[in-house]
Amino acid sequence: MAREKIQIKKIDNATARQVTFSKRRRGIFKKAEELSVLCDADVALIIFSATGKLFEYSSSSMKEILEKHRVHSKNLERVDQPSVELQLLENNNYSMLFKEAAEKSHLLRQMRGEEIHGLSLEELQKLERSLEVGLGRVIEKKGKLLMEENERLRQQVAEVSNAYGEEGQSSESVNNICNSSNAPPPESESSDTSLKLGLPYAG
Amino acid sequence: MAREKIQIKKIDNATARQVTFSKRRRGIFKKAEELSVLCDADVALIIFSATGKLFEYSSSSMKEILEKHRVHSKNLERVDQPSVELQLLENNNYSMLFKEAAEKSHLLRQMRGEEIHGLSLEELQKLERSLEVGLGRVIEKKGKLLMEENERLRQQVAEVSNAYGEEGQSSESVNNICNSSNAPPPESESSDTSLKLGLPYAG
DNA sequence: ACCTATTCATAAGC
DNA sequence: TGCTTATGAATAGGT
Repeated sequence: MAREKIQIKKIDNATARQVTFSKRRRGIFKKAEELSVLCDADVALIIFSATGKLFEYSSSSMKEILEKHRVHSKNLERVDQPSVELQLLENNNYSMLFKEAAEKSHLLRQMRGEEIHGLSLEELQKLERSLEVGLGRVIEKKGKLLMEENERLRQQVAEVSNAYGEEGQSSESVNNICNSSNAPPPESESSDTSLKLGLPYAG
Repeated sequence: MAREKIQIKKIDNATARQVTFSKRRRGIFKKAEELSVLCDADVALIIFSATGKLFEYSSSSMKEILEKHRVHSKNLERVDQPSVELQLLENNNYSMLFKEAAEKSHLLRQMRGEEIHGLSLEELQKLERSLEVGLGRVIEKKGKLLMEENERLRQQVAEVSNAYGEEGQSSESVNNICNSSNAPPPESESSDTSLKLGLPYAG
């Protein structure tokens, strides 16, 4: 627009391009500002240079304008990839999360045998197998825990015995007793605890 | 910029303001386009008129530019004010719902025996009992279902038998047979199905 | 960064 | 809205 008319195509000379970028950038920012003031408009202008540097102008809060833009464009075209945060917060995800929570509640109740009315035989079979597996693992874990506790107690007994001398009883005999018989631990509350130690529930 | 110089302040006359908005809007869009082409820049321009109407220009994909902008600006300043909607969702319902879903997932995995590492003996005991109860109910339900199915099958056999005449066999004998023996239904898949009919799992 | 000839954008009017 | 046109603004190329 001066001295010579130029073609609107990428400027070859990198230096000239950079100069023009600076000049025109200031120009368009000024235009943006003027438009917003003169016409009471909300304007956001985002410019990335070829080198990736960011320049931005916004007549008010950039964030607000972009949010307003997001809401607007959502009505027109489906928002494709609304950024991680926004994705989480979008209506879709909210209702999906709601459904997910409801579904999990349902599954939990089913595993407690509470909402199994409409289930088919096959579904019941699956549920049963799932419960058996879970129960087996829990029993196995409990068994391990009790065994460890048992081991700890045995060592304690041995230490105590040693501390008080080897008069009436050796630490070896304590070990023997514990290995050959069921020795319910002190904190056992349920009466049937010792009956299912470590067996992965064979049905 | 023509005929007369104007002050950069909001144009009072609404009509004149609208006219200027249209003209300058086209002007700045053209400038944006030229800048992007001449200098190989990525430009996004978002304009909301005073009446709330949206006009936008982007040299490439608006979505991509805004995403790039989001990434850039997040590095500089903390995302401050997550907009009214987002705030509502975040603070109250959304995070609570999220926690709820997470908790239920955890419980579900525990019932599958998958996340029972940190559990105490007492907690394991409760879990085990819960699983036993659930398993018992499921087995009971399965038993009922099979009984009903069997009943239906028996009636079907009786009907078929009646349809083909009472030559060699009476419908009564069919009933007797089914009541006295285990008759696995056709769709039974698991081999141990009939072993646990209706017993609420006595451990 | 400044200069300035030139092109461009646009205010006002229709 | 679109067209016209006088005028102020923006800017290409040079320094």
